[in-house]
Amino acid sequence: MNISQEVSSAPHSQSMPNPLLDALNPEQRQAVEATQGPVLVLAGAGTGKTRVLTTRIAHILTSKLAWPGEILAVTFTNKAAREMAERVNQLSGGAQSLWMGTFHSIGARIIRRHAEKLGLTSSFTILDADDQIRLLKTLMGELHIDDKSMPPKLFSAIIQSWKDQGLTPVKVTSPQDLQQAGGQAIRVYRAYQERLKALNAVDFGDLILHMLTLFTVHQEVLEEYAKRFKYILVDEYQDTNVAQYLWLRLLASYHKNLCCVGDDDQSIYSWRGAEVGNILRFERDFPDAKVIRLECNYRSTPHILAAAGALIANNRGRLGKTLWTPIKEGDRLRLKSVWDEGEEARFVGEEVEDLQRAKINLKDMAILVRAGFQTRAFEERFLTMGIPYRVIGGLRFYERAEIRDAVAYLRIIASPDDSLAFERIINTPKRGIGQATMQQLHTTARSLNTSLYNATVHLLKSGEIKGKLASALNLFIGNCQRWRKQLESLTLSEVVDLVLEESGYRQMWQQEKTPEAAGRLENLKELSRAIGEFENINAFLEHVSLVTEAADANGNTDMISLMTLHAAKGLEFDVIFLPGWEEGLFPHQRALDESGNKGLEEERRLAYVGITRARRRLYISHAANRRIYNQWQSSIPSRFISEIPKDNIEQLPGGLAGTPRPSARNWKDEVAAILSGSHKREEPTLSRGTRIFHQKFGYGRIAAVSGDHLDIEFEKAGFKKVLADFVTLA
DNA sequence: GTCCTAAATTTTTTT
DNA sequence: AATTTAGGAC
Repeated sequence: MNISQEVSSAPHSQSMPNPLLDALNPEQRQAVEATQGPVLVLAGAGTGKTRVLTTRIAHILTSKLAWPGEILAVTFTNKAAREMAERVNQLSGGAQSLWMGTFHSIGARIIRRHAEKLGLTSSFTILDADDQIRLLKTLMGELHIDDKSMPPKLFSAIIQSWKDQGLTPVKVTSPQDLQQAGGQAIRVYRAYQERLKALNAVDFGDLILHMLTLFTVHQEVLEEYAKRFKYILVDEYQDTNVAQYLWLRLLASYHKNLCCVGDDDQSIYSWRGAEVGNILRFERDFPDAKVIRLECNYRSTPHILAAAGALIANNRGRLGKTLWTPIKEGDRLRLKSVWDEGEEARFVGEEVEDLQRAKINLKDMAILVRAGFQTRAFEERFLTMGIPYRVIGGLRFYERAEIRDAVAYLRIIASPDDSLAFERIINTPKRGIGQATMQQLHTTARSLNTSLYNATVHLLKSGEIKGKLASALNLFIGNCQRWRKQLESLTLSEVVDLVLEESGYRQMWQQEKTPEAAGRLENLKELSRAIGEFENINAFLEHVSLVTEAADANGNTDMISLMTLHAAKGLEFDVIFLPGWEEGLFPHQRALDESGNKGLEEERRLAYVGITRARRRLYISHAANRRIYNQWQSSIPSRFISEIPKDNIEQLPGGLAGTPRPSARNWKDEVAAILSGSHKREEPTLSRGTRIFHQKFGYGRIAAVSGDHLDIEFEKAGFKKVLADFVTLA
């Protein structure tokens, strides 16, 4: 069916006023009405992509092209999914029965339905990063791999990237891959996947990978879903990885009504396996695909848009878009040069107060940083000034130790065979179960091919565990059984309170007299409150593993937001502050070191995302000195600043006007040294960027300084850590 | 097995 | 600086 047929069969869409479609510009409307066949919408920042997606869904529903249950809408964050559901509901209602969510939550849903086909049961658990590392560590021990030279994190990263590419262990065949980590990676991967199955667990990557396996091995399952989903919509398409792409292609193979919305200039997740190439591939894999460009930006002022456009023009290999805006006027960008991060925070704080006096709400302002640690200076400043703020994505509620412990108790109650949960809390609080006992439990569990819980029961019955140890374990097992029974008669909140009390967990923190113990007890209280909102324990556990953001507990919504640039994608604010535009931090040194020009271009896209978040006003600042690992380092302004045309930017007075003083390094340390009377003339020349010579490694440049330790990028030998004593100036 | 101290490590971005 | 890990004493 093409558009003209559809229009004639649905006369409302053109001849009569249609409030749904009339609010759109011609390109947006085209994207909404092209319901049949593959469509790629290249939507620049602020061009109304969410609006297109939601209107498209509403349009499909109101034209009765499909029932809600026949539409699949995939997003990248739960937040985006929630927002979309809300807006679809406003437009047409019935959004609750849509298949709408992140790739991962939809994966969990589908895999639970067909768990037995994958060798799992429907109550499988989803591992988080912590569980994953612990499991890998155990496996590495069993495989006799030294975790000093090859940390578990390395294997975690390699396995993750294989999963992102849709590679199960048998599909890892390329010579480079087989040689990863000296050939150990594939061994670990095989063992890891086997153990996951034995534990009835999956990790994040598996949520996609298992779906692929399910669809390719079980044709009838694929058929069921491919036929069901008449319309598939994908948000942030530029950030899909190969596995997700393959999955989408399978799902769309029957109806072929796949609509992907993305912006190659906003691809910022290549480190997570995202392939910008998926956009280019789209036109190749779907030769009849309609490509629609949205280039009219309704969000930002001309100066902001011009700055963003000029910056991103430095990237090669773009599909190319030119954004324009009907907005006529607006301020130029404001550039502030400051001495250090403290001054940067003071400056932002003062501007925020000025803006408040100008009647701009805090909730319309945001500070976007490159790396999480940068928020600290602002938090401290805002606390002293009394400016309410919220850190988005910072320390996550469900990642705190006390919450993870409490959740582990719930996991053991919900499914006793969850050995990872068992291991986490069997000795928390202390019950006298140490390494030796754990070893015994593990051995028994494996020889009986069962879980740690069952192994414990077995050893208690057979009398192989006696005395103090036996009574402690007996008490624990008995408690678990009782708690499980109480799930039937008590509410979830009551069970949580009971478990925390009777296990002695709460008491453990009460006895601890550190200042943070009180906060932890608060968090536990919050947990028992939050769990009350769930139907059953499994629904709650799913929420814990897939939903990363904590709900806004208090009613105060007028707060300034602090977050990383990555977390800001898809959001917009009247006023944006972009601090820390310094070489080494932004673009981040590690991105440059590890991915060279590709890394630089991704950093530039990140800058582009940051700039285009702003509706009306944008501040960029850079500090001449920054403390990293508690070491003062001097830095020069980011190259990205010079890529913004002078006409669009205004240098604010004060600070250093962009010329850092070379001698700035360690000035605070020196002052401290003078005051303490132990000042020695320091070697002033060993700072970042200095060219040096080393007896063994040859010539190189200093990448970072931490005390006597230097990180040096050698011309021949690559990156090495060496002591300052061993290098001389080149 | 547990507790204490020393040493290593951290901070790029996350579903 | 702050937090996690390793090693050793008890």
